[in-house]
This record gives sequence, C-alpha cells and structure tokens, in this order.
Amino acid sequence: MVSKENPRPGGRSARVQAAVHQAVRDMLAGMNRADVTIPLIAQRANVTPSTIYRRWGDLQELLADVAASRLQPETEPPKTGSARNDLQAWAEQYADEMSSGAGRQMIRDVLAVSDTANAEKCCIYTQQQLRVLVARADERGEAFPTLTELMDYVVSPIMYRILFDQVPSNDCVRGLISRVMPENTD
Amino acid sequence: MVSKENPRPGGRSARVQAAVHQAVRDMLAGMNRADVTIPLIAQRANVTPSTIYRRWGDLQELLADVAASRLQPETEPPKTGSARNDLQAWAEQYADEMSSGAGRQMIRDVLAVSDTANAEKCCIYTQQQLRVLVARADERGEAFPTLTELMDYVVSPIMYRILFDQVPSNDCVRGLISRVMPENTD
DNA sequence: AACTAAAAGCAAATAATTTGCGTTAGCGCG
DNA sequence: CGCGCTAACGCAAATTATTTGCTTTTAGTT
Repeated sequence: MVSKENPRPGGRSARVQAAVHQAVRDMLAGMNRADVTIPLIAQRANVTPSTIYRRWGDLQELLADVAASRLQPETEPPKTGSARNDLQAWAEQYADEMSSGAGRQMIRDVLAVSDTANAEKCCIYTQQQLRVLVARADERGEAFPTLTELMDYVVSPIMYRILFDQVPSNDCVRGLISRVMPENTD
Repeated sequence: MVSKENPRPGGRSARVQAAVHQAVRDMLAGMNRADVTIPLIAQRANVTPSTIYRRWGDLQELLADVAASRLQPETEPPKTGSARNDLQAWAEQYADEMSSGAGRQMIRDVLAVSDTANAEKCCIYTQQQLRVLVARADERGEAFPTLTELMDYVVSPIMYRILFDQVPSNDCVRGLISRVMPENTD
C-alpha cells in the first residue's frame, strides 16, 4: 500500500520501482491520461499487475508517488545578483512549472490520495528552495521576508490560483513579490 | 461524461441525479471511502450502474460533482457588528469547515478530476461570500481589503496549509487577517 | 553455501466497467 | 388530449481490472 522510501539501492525492489516509475512517466507523456491503466503500466515495466497492486494499492497512489518524486527540484535556485531578483526568478519559474499542464496534473495527482505524505513532501521541497533564498539574503545582510511570509503571501496565492482559479501571469507573480518586498521599487 | 447542470426540475434526469447524490452522501458518511463503489451507489440509489457510468464517467467525477455541490454555502456570512469581526468570523468558520476530515476530502475530490469546472465553482462560492463582506464594509464606510487581497492573503494561505501542510489554527487565521487589516489592533 | 524473509510471478476467482439494444418517460406538436 | 420523438434509463453480455492463494525467486545473513 505504501511505497518504500528507501529500498536498498540496487535491490530487486528498487529495480521494480524504477521500472514502474519510468513506465508511468513514459505513458503519461505519450498517451491520454484516461488510458493509463495498471495492466498497461505493468506490461511496459515488465512486471505483473499484482506486483503493482500489492506495492501501491491502486492507480491513484502510484500516480501520486510518481508525481511527488517528479516535483522534487534537482537544482538550487539560480543566483541572479540580488536576493530580490533571485526570489523573482524563482517564483516565476515555480509558477510556470506548476501552471503547465503536466505540473497541474502532478499536483492534482499528489492531492488526490488521502495519504497526505506526498503533499507534505511538495511543501517541504518548496520550503527547502526558499530557505536557500532566505539564507543568501541573510549572508548578504539584505532585508528579506521570512520563510513563513514567503509561503503565505507568494507561494500560497500562486498555488491557489493554479488549483482553483486562473493560472497566474508573470505580472501577477511580480505583484505578489512586491507586496512582501515593498522596500525595493520595481 | 459531464453532469448536466440544469436538467429541468422534476424531470426523470433530475430525480436520478438527486437519488445518486443522496446515495453518495449517505455512503460517504457511513463507510470507508475506499469501499464506496459505483455498483454500490447504484444499488442504494435504485438505478443501474450503467446509468451512473454514462452520466458521470467514473467514480472520481461523480465524487467531484457531489463535493462541489456540498461546498456551496447556503447562507450569507453572519453579521457581527463590524466588518473586521465579520471577516474574522467568516475566515475562522471557513478554515474550520475546510480543515475537517469531510471538508478536506471534498476539496480533494473536487481537485482530483481534470475538469476544472468544479474547482472554479469553489473559488466563485468563496468570492461570493467575500463580496458580501466587502459590500457591507463599503456601505458602512469602513476601511477593508479588496476582494483580491482577501483571496491572496487570507483564503490562499488557509487553503495551502490545509492541502499541503498542517491545518491552520485559529491563531494562524487571525494573524493572516491582521496582516490585511493592520489599522485595527486586535 | 545454505537459510530466511520479503517481494515477485502466476493463475483462478471476483468485481468493476463498457457496450449494444430494447424500453420508458417527458416534452413538443398537432 | 393523444401522438410521436428523443434523451435517458434498464438489462445483460462481453470485456477489463482487481484481488487473492500459492509458488518461486532473490538479496541479504549466517
């Protein structure tokens, strides 16, 4: 029912997980989402359906697992010269990625299952990125919002709009940032 | 695939919809969510499964439809004497309802399907409620945030926390409101 | 190298979903 | 008022997905 977090690397369990994840990613990229089924995934990953059912429970949990792992950023926020610009660049990229069809779908997948572990992971990933920005500003002695302020007044409005309303424009994102960093005119 | 919005009241279609919605509500209240299936719902609603499949497509879409209709508020925000207190009372109730197990599940159901119509409905419902508060403050000449500010800095953080993080405490909600209404000390 | 426990494969049984076709109910029209 | 017309429903057979008991494989341990 629950995907193992740390099956020892190289073990059989890890190989199956990798094959299944890869199969899901391939299929999501190449076909209608409604046509992605566990038997098909199993066939592509060269495992039997019952293996998937036993490990993940159902399609939604598998999709949530895959989506959460794809939502983990692999790089630090790029440096642009100022904390403010770092934040702006990061926020715009975050909004773009999450607003895209694939991004929105991954968020949905993560939220669809009742187990909240995957959603919490997304939140933690975002906070990790923001903490880097906060630390950089701190090192330089630049004024900067707290992590909580960034989550509440930049990340949350972006995510709400993506999920419930219209996807935020770059102007919208810039406006949110101006609100938490009013000292710089921009 | 798509639930009819306005089957003429009294028609057969409307009766089936009402019976199915009722069956879903009853079952969600009384049993494990994972055990709620379309054949069971059909049995309880006295329709055949194929009727449900043809009208709603699959379980997720049906649940999303039911959840959206349950998320529509049936009353105006209560009056408390001041615009600020109205807002605070409304926000606390909103946070409570959405944070509850049933509330969280309904939001999840609404977000789970790729059709965004139901999610947009939720956003509209919230904005309708907030517009009432804005209009009241306007009538009285009290200073008050705009609708957009309320959505961005009160509703969005509450919803983000519910979906991705920990459910917000009343203190947290009050803090968010203080931020958009700093003129009153409270 | 044999042992063990966890995970995977296999296949039969069960359950859900799809679909073709006949039937019914509500609606407009004469 | 009654006569079609159409959209929606019921029914049942066919298909597909899911569950489950049992066996086999595998990686780690002694």
